[in-house]
Amino acid sequence: MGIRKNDILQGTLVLLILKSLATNPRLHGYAITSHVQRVSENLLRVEEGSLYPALHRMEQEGWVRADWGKTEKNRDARFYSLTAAGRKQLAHEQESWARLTEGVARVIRYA
Amino acid sequence: MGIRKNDILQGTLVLLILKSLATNPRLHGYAITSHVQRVSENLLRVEEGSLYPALHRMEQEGWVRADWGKTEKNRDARFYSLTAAGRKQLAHEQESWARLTEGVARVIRYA
DNA sequence: TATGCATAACTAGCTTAACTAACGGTTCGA
DNA sequence: TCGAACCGTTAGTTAAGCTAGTTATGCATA
Repeated sequence: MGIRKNDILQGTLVLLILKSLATNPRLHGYAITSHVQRVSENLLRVEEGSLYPALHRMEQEGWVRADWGKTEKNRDARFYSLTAAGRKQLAHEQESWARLTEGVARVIRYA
Repeated sequence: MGIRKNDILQGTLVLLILKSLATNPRLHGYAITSHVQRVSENLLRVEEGSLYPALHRMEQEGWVRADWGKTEKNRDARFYSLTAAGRKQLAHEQESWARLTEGVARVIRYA
């Protein structure tokens, strides 16, 4: 119930992925996980069982594009990049996120 | 997908209710709705179909206590108040919320 | 040579919160 | 007396994220 520790709130995951790809074009899934974890300084952790389904959904939606390639460790990996639609979506999600957090902040601040 | 407009993110609702009851002891459901909407300055809107089930769950969890009474408009209404467990839960949820938003903020800020 | 670890991707099945879209009843003012 | 605001309830749906696996390969090292 409520906010569970180590739970990424519904909706947040997509935002994090889009933003990661806006910052680093062409990341593979595994790299997205570590990027989010590193940049958030361990506050956030993306589970693989959440990540890959999300990436597939986002590809369906046309927000990301995928192609196979080699990592610098010489492994096969699917690299994702943002599409124009993805960039637009990122803007929307960022705005929604700002509105939500501002709303919650007001309720919390209100003495 | 992602953050839908007018969706209260999963987990946020409980936090909002707990906080509303911490600020205003003894609110009825309808009043919680209007309180959140007013205090958030219309950024947030709590749907009744979400609110009442949430209140029932929270009562089951022992976070709130309910009793029937009369409103100042002379209507029957179920008044909710925080329990000790509810206050403790509020502290947890507020901390989780802070951790999540800080994590997301770092990912977003990261250039 | 084998053995193990880190890397990389994927999925079935479950849980659960929040929503939609109703419905029922009451009080009060126009 | 009629409608609007007030107050509560619920069945059924959706969908996102999690758990707990599986598969596979490159590389280091014992």
